[in-house]
Amino acid sequence: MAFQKPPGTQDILPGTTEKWQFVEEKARDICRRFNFREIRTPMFEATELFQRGVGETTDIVEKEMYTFTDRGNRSLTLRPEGTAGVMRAYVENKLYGEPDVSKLYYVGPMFRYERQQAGRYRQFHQFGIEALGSDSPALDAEVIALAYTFYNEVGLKGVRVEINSVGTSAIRAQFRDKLLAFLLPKRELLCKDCQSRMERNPLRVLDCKTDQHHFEGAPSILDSLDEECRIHFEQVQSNLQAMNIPFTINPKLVRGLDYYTHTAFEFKAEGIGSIDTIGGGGRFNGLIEEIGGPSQPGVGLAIGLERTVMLLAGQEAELEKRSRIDIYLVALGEQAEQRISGLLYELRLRGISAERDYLGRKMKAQMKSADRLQARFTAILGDDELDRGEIALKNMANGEQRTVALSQLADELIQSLKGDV
RNA sequence: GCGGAUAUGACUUAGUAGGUUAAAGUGCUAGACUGUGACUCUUGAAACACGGGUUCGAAUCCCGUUAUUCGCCCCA
Repeated sequence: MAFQKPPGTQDILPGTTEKWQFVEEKARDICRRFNFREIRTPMFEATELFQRGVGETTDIVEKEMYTFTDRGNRSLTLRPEGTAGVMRAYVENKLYGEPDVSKLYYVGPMFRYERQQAGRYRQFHQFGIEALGSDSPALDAEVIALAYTFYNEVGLKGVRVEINSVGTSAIRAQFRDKLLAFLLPKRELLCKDCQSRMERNPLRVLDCKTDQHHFEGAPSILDSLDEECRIHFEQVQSNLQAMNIPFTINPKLVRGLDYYTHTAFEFKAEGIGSIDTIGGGGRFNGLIEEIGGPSQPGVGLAIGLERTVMLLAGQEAELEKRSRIDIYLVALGEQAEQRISGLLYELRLRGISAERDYLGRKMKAQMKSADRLQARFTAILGDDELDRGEIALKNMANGEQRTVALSQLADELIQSLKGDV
């Protein structure tokens, strides 16, 4: 009986890893330009950190965590999201003591025990950023701009930006009461899901897909904002406009984690089954205090990398370039094979991607291999060439072949690679 | 947690009242071309997810398991 990977996990194989590398390199490059610096935190943390940070009543904490007890009897949990761990590190390492705003990013796997479907896995990867220590709306906008740039440069088409303000927790509580007052008389009319949502998270009811007409005249959170919240939200918008980032306001946008305040936003795109959110985030001004740190504001977001990779298109040329090799060395006979080892190493030291045959195959099979690897050149070494101290260098694209001195192979190849695009 | 669908060589599929040796394309192997990949022709290897049941006979029908997939909930 062969082993199988656990449900909801995946093997990312050569051919697909190139896409991942492309996406991750883009993420890092954009973070460099925006001056976000990488932070790496543990893959698991104390369970309580997520209970406090993500929120006791969220689905994530209630039914989706991979929680286990270690040999020291500690309750630990595989991180279901990245923010809580980063906040913990920020507090534990006293990064708030530094003079500047902490602008951090991370890339890595997250774990949630959910049923798999298109674009949803139990182990999935997020690219996330957090800007801590300032409540400037310019930073909210910058975080949105960074994600927008990322999607753009990675080549995704039709990504929509939706923003909302969810106010402070006091305003949300007030709004919840107002909303419930509106909903309760209609309770029997609402779908089953909405009825249960009314108890769990009334703000989500407005997002219902089946019975939208019941919600005409429903109160909007935007009308419940106080002066401070409204100004913040307006400034986020004007900052986005200053950067020419297109966005729409969606007053029904609510996010699944408890910690958001003020700005909440999502990035949406079509093409992954019934899922349309490919990234999201918001401001979380109470979170750091909640997990035992100083009162410091923050804003951040997380981008689903599986979903990004799934939507990648139009990057074939770039990706193909990554998987090609420069040269394949064909050796005929034992003597030639030994000579090839030295040559191969020399080429590799000089920055050339080079490969050879390890299965003792005939020339024809070696040539096929070179073709499969999309080698730009092959070099053929047989008895004749060996005797003369030469090697045949062949351009695989046009079939041209010439003989060069063994000692000159690397130089000749580097010259040829320059001319050959 | 709930519901639907699916499972045939490495890959994509055919297999339609249960009935010989399970078919094809791609890929792989070897050859035509004894030192040259791609195109063409030929050769060979390679599969009914697993376990039960019905039947003279099961890839095909039934049940279970596992996995995959899609949707709900929720989320990236």
